[in-house]
Amino acid sequence: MSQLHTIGEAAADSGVSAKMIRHYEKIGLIGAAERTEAGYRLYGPAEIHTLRFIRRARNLGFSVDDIGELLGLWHDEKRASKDVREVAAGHLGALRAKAAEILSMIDALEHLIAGCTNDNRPDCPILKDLSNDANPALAKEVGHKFGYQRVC
Amino acid sequence: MSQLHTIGEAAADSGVSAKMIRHYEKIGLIGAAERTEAGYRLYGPAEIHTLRFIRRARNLGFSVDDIGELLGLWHDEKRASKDVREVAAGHLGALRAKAAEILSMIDALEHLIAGCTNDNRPDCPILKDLSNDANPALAKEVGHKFGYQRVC
DNA sequence: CTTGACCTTCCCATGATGGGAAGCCCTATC
DNA sequence: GATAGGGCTTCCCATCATGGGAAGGTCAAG
Repeated sequence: MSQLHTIGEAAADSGVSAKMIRHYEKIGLIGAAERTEAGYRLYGPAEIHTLRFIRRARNLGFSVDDIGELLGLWHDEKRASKDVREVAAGHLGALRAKAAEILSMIDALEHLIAGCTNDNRPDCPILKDLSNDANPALAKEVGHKFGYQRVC
Repeated sequence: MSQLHTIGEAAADSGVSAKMIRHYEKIGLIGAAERTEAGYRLYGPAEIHTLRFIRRARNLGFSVDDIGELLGLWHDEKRASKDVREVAAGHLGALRAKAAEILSMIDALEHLIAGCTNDNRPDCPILKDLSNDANPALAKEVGHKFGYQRVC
């Protein structure tokens, strides 16, 4: 009848689990939901819209803190688009840093694996690299010099 | 005199924090250290070598579980190099998946930011995208169709 | 009226790491 | 010898987003 939904329906409609909806309420990301007399939470279209917003932002990797800011800007008619851009750009920078870190791990690991004989012999350049005191595999504090042993 | 070091020295020598050395001992990644009569942990060259091994593997992004396996293979003279390769390859696959995920977030976010006027007007395509029910920003469950609005 | 599916709250776990408190130990200095 | 400091010990808590599960209340269909 009414457009009010229980938490399970809101979860299915928004893609945010019921568990997380309650969690977002507890940490104050979203306001406390209306309740039935029995204490069941109720969600209207606006709340579900907000939940979808949150899910999309999470899909883009925004932290809950960032999303709180984005929600504030979303509801602020006088917001400046550059304020939103700033949040997004900050997150983009973090994503790029993370990607660079992972890509350099991938690069290092590919080199190590390429040197592996992949057979039953015990000789293994991967372990050699990891145990070699002279060779700081991807050591962050040394910078990336990439002096990989190609033992086998 | 002896080549035994306290946990602080071992930490400085290995690049693993004292906190984490104790943690690794507690979870069984490394054996319990010798102790002085006063209860201070003592580390010899072999232990510090192991700690360096652990740090290098962590720098490559291996999980502590993976490192436990690698340590076992490292100490196993009869290991097959393909066993090591398998652990490394599994981790490499996980890294590649993570990288792909982050890169697709970066891609999506770059598109959104590129559409932003970056001024004081309230119109903002980033928020529009996040709030648009018809546009599942980077929605994992829909696959990546990338139908970004270029509103401003 | 029972059954099963839903809801509630509360606690615990993840993984790797750090912060901090309370208290013991050791060494150097006065 | 007493004291100051820095390092060591253990223990608990926090992060961050998420889920599992228990114990118990609610509701609709049979």
